[in-house]
Amino acid sequence: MIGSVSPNVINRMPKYLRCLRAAQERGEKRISSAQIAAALGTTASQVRQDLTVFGSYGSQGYGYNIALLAGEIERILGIDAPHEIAVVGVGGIGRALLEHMDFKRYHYHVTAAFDVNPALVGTTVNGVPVYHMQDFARVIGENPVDICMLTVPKSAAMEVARQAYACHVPALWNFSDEDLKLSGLDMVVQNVNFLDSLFTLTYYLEDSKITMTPAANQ
Amino acid sequence: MIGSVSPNVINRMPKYLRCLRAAQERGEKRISSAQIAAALGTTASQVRQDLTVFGSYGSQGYGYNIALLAGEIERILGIDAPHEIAVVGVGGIGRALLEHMDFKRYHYHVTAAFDVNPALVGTTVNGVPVYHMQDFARVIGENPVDICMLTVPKSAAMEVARQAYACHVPALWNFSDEDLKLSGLDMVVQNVNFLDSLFTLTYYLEDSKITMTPAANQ
DNA sequence: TAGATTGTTAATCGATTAACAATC
DNA sequence: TAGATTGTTAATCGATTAACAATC
Repeated sequence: MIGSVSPNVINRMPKYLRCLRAAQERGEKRISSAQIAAALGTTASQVRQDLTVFGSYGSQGYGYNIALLAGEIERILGIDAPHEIAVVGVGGIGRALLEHMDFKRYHYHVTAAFDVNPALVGTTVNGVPVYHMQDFARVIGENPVDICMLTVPKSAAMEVARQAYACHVPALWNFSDEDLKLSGLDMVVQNVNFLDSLFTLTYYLEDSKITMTPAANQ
Repeated sequence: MIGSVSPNVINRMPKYLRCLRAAQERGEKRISSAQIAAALGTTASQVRQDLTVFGSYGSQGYGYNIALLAGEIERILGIDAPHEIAVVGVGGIGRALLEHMDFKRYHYHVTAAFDVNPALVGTTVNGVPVYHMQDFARVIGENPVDICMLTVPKSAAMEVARQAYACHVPALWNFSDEDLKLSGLDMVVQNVNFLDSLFTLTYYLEDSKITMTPAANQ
């Protein structure tokens, strides 16, 4: 059953969850697959197909109980359980994410940060102590983490990934400019690449300039 | 021909480009679809299919000239031409991206930044002047931009998007926690959501714990 | 009960992979 | 020339959409 669920389905689950939490904040109690689909810009069929991969959470004639379904999706994603995170690289992006993401709300606990800059070592960022990268194995050995967030330059990414693997960190959240493949290793990786996203946006921008001529306008 | 190229193909183009630039930095001159596929973890067939959507850039028996193909992909994506960017929200993520992304290398020029915090207005970040959000229409009116980068809280995202639309900004690069749909408007949007990416990583992490039992290990 | 909406099966559509003639 | 590798067509595979019986 390894990798049995389509990545497309997995990628949509957080979007469903956000849609449900937003509806909940508006005070709503129930929602239909058609309503979810309208909010996400997809079809009711797809919403139901996606959910039935994991189980039956709705009722005919009623739809879905929002709180119940949201809880189920959190359980499916595994975000109902606590996770420990270590951050490697406390430069711009690492620091910004440390300071601005509401990790605690989703049971993520950032236990340690690492950098090679001596000026940062010994400080804390948003309550998280910054260690020197030299101490990575020791600190992680004493306090294992589930996820290592990589916010280091491209040149350092692969070496840090190797160290994380050696320390049995099972997951990498990689913000460096180089996609990490790690084929064969039993380590999961999520690559986040800002430039890729800017480039695809630019494609659609230029594409819209061409297709959105006054006559071709929809 | 609107939206005629599959988003999957578009999303892979920047990855091909990075692969080519990396090969170029290693001093290589030619590359085959099989080599690109190996680097990206896909198939040679897919690489060739993707490229032939846009044209014929290779030669039988030879493969692809790296410099030539990289140039073609940059042209396809539209990143060979200059683009102007405005940043709205100079908090953590906005500031971090402003300070750390090498926009200039790909002909992006950040002309203005905006915030509602009076303490930031009048300062510069990495050479970019910070204006008050009140002056958005005037500043953008005087110096139009192609892309508006949204690094504001969820609560402000939709309102800023509306203002950008009113000022004829054709593209939004949205880092706020709320996906923007803007269906109907002739505006292109790229949503970047860190939490979504962390959640899917968590799914695969938990999935690997289950499937990677000693016996099931590959 | 009547209306609504699910879960699920079948039909369609699109994307990936395989195969191979063309040709550098 | 012989070997390699493209561009492209055909085959396969998977994902989305449509349809509908089940039932709340």
